[in-house]
Amino acid sequence: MAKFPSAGRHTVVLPSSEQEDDTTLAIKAGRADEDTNVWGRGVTLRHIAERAGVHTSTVSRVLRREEPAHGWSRSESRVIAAARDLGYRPNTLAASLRTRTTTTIGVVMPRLVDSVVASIFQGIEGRATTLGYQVLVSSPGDDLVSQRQSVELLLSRQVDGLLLSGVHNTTPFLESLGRVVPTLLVSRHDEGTCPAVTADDRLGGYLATHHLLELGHRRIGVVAGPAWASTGTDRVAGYRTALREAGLAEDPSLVVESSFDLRGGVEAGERLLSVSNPPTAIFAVNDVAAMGVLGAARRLGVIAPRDLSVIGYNDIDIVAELSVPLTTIRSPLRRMGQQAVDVLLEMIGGRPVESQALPVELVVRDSTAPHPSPGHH
Amino acid sequence: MAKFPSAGRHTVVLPSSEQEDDTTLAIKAGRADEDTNVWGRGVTLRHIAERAGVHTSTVSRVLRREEPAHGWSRSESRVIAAARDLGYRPNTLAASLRTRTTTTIGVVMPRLVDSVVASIFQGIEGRATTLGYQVLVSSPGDDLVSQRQSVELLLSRQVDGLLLSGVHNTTPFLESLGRVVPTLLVSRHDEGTCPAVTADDRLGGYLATHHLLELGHRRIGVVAGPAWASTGTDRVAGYRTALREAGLAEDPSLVVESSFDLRGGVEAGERLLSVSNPPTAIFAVNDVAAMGVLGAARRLGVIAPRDLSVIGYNDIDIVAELSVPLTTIRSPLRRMGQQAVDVLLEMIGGRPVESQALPVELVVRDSTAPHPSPGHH
DNA sequence: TTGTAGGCGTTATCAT
DNA sequence: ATGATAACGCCTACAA
Repeated sequence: MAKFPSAGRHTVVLPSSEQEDDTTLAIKAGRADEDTNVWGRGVTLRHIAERAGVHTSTVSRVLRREEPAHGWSRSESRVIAAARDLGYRPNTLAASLRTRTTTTIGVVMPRLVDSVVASIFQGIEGRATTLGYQVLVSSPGDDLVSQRQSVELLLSRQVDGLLLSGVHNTTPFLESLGRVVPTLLVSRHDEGTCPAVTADDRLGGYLATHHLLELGHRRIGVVAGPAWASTGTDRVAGYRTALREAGLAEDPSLVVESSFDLRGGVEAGERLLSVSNPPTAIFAVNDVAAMGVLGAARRLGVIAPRDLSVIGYNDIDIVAELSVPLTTIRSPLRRMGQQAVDVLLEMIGGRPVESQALPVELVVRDSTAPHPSPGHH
Repeated sequence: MAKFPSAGRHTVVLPSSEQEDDTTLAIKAGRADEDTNVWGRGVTLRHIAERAGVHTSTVSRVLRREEPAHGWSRSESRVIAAARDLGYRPNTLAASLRTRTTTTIGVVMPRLVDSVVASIFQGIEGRATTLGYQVLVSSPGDDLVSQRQSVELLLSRQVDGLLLSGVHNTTPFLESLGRVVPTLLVSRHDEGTCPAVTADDRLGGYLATHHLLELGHRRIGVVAGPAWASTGTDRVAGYRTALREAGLAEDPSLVVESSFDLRGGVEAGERLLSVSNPPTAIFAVNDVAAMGVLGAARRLGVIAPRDLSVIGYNDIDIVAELSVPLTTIRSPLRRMGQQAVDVLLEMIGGRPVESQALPVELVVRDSTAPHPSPGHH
C-alpha cells in the first residue's frame, strides 16, 4: 500500500499562563478588545461593581432580575453594560454554595452504549436542559459496589436529585437514600421503596407472547435478560400471564437468562435452538438480543420467520431496516426519560408523586409468522 | 475501611464496609434519629471538629491525608472515627470554590443516541471516573447556537477542561475558547486552532476504497455524511486519494451528502442506486448509514453482495450479526474517548500536547465481493 | 502537630 | 432602591 498522508500532527502550545491581572483584563475588555475576554474568566461581581460604581450586592440583584416593565434605571443599565463589556459569567459553584441548590441532577446509568439506555438518557438530558437543569452522569458497572460509589460522588457534588436507571431489583441502600435526596428510578423499579417511571413491561411481555400465541405458536422460548433487572423479569411475567391465559403450562427449559447485549442473545439463542424439542418462536426481551437470536439461527440454518418467529422489545430504529424487519414491542424510551425528569422535579419541589408505567404497543413486522399447523404436514 | 479515590480531595470514608447494613450503621451512629443521617446530609467539618475536640482545619488536614506508615495518632483517629460516625460527606462545591479546581470535565456531545458517539462517551466517562474526575455532559443539537450555549453552561460550572465532540469543521468560538479553558476536540477536528484526538479518518477512507478497487470495482458510490463533519469529509478525502492513486477520475454524482443516521443512509442509497449508471459498490462513511443502504438496496431488488458491495465504517457490534455481515473499517471508539481524557488532563496539568489520529483497520466480512468482470458477461 | 484568620464568589438579611 | 455585613463549607498560609 502506498504511503498515506495522515491527518495533521501538530504541536499545540498551551495558552501561556495568563500573566495579566484582573485590572489588565478589565481594561482590555473595556477597549472593545473583547476578543481577549469574550469568555469572561475571572470576572466577578466585584469587578462589575467597581466599573459601574455600585456595590456588589446591587450587581447581584440587578443581574438576577427580569427587566422591569418601565425599563432599567440609569444605574441598572450601567451594571448591565459593565457585565456585558467584561464578559461576565456567573460562578454557579459559588451561588450554589450560598443557596444550597445546584440545579443539577445526578444520573446513574450503567451501559450507556446500549442504545436503549442512550435513548432514555437523551430524553433526560434534553428535558433537564430545557428546564434549566444540568446533568451529572455516572455510568458505573452493573455491580452494586460501583453503583453505590457513583451515588456517593454525585451526592458530594450536591445534586438536587437523583435518577437511577440500571439498579438491581433489590438495592439495599435505596430506602435510606430516598430520605436524603429526592430519588427516582427510571426504566427499572424495585420493590416499592422508591418511586419509579417505567414502561409497562408486564403488558409488553404479555402483548408479545399473545401475538405469538395468536399465530399458533405453542412452544415459545424466552431470552429473559438478567434476573436482577425488573425490565426483564416483568416482561417474562407478562409472558407467563399470557401462557396461563391460553391454558398452557410453562416449560422452564424454554426460559433462559441472558445478558442484555448482542452476545447474550447469540448465546441464549443457540441454547434454545439446540434443545431436543426446540421452540417455534422466541421472545427476546430486547431488540439487540433478538438480533443475536436471528444471527444464531442463521448460522444454524434456521430461517426466520419460516422456521422460527422472533419478536424483540423496544423498537430501536435499526430493527426496522434488517433484512427481516423485526416484530417488536415499542416502548417510549425518550418520553420515559423526559417524564422521569418531570417527576423528579416535582419531588424536588416537595410535591408528592406516584410511580408511573408508560404504555407500550406491539409493532408487527416480518420476523413473526403463523406456525405451520400440524394438519398441514 | 473503603475509601474513594478522590484526587486530592476529602476522602469519603464509606460508612459501611461491605458487610454492615444500614441498621448497623444507625446503631453505630449512636442515636436513633441519626438513622436518617446515614448519608451524612448537612454534616460539615465543623461538626466533626466539635465531636473530635479539634479545630476544623485539623479535620480538613487529617481527612485529606493518606494514612501514615506508622498509623494514625490518637487525635487523628478520633477525627476519622467522628467522620465515619456522622457519615460525613465532603461538599465538593465548597472545596472547588476555594481551590479553584473542580475535578470535573465538561463534555459536549450531540447525538448521544448514536452508538458511535455513545461508545466514545463511554470511553470518556470510564477513564475520567478512574482518574477521579467527573463528567458534566451536555448533548445539544447539531446547531452552533445550542452548542455554544452548552459550552457556556459548562464554563459557568467551572469545569477544569472541555471535551468537544460533535463540533462543526468551522466553529468560530473555538480559538478564543481554547485560551480560556483547556479544550480538546474528540472524533472530529477543526482547522487546527484546537488540538484533537481522532481516528485516522483519511486512512480509513483510503482503506475502504482501496479494498473495493482491489475487488475490481470502478464505479464506487459514497454516502458522505454531512459536509460540516470532518469525520465524513476526511473519509471522503481518503476515498479520493485512493481513486487518484488508481488513476480513476471522480464522478461527482457518486458522492452524496447525508445525515449520519439510518434514514440518511436509506435516502442516499436510493439516490445512488437510481442514477443512470449506478455504482457497483458503495462506501458509507458510517455503519448505520451502510445499514440504510442495505435496506434501500433490498427494497429495490438489488442483492448484496452479488449486485452491490457495501462497506461501512466504525464496526459497531451489531454489524457483524447482520444477515449479510458488514465489511467495515474498525475505529477504536472507546480508546479514542479514553485517550481524549488522558490528553485533556495533560493540558489541564499545563503540559504541551499534540493532536493524535488513532489507527484504524479494515475488517472484511461478507458485504463486499469481487466485481463480476465485463469479460464474464 | 495544631490553631488562627482570611478568603474563594455569591446571596440573604439587615439597615439606610 | 442601595449599601454594609455575614455566611455558605472548605482550604491554606502563617503563627504558635
